[in-house]
Amino acid sequence: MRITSSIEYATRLMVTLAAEHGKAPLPAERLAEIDNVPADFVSQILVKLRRAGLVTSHRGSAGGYSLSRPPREVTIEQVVRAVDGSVFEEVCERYDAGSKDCRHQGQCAISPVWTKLGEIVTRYFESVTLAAILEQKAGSCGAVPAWLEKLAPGK
Amino acid sequence: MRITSSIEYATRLMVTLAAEHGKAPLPAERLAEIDNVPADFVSQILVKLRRAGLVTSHRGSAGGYSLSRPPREVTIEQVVRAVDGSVFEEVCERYDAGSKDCRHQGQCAISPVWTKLGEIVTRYFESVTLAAILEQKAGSCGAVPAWLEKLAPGK
DNA sequence: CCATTCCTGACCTTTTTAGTCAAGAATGGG
DNA sequence: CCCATTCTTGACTAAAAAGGTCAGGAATGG
Repeated sequence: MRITSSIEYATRLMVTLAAEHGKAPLPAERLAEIDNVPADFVSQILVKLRRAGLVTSHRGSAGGYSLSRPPREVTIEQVVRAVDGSVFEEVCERYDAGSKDCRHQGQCAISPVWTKLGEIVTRYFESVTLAAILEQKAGSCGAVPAWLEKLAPGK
Repeated sequence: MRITSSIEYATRLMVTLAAEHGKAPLPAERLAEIDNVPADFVSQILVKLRRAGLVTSHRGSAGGYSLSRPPREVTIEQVVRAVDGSVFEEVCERYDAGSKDCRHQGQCAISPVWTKLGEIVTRYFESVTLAAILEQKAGSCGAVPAWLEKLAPGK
């Protein structure tokens, strides 16, 4: 399982924009420099973020991108969904869509495992805001959350 | 984020073998039929599971594969690791290995998010055994675990 | 001794990822 | 009103990963 470059880059961009929230908009090219992401790729990603309503663009000189909402109202879940379309795929659709011998219908034992994993990942992403990431030195992001500690290790 | 076919298929195979645990070994071709997985692909996956010590092979007629250990001692984490090498990639290595302008060194704000996500996924997989999947109708697998309920929704 | 079954590694095709590029359209400072 | 700046759109491409196939060989046990 992996984090794609789109997700990694989009998160960098959003964190940078969050740090600049309230100030002048940042041009895409400037963002590319700051976050060390290929310039043309940055534009592609920003388009997706804009279409998802997460950033606002301003054309002309002194234009650029800025956050549409304050950092504490933007979650990683929103960012991931904006660039990848969804947080976690529907496994059943992928492997057995419409087929009679679907292993995920009715008595299927495995399907709930993937479904629950998707919930867990989604909920975690929903719990992390850009503001929390910016404040991580205070421990609001880097620390393992209490609910995670409660999960008994397997075996 | 997605579950690869190797993971999905390997899990099917392991669950099927778990149901047959204690009985005669199942040939790869038979497993392919039961689980609706391409026969040649099944062999590839079984090799990985065997090298990881999760299944045992027996050659000759009446040979086949069987679980090396009882279903309650095998977790999804072990299965995923066997076929994919790891449960969750190291994001930092992927995008900034060794570079000076790594965004994940020192003051990096994002790295802990991916690290924690990896922990969450790994711990969940460790908490699900083949035995639990087989008993899912009794609710031991399909139900959302208590610790997940405690996570406050984002926003 | 031979049918059965596993073993190994190379090979191939398709899809996804990760970018690149070019032409155009809006904006606003001067 | 002009023009440099900046975003917008969509097509294009190269590389990697996923997903699957194949052939030849080596054990095993009936």
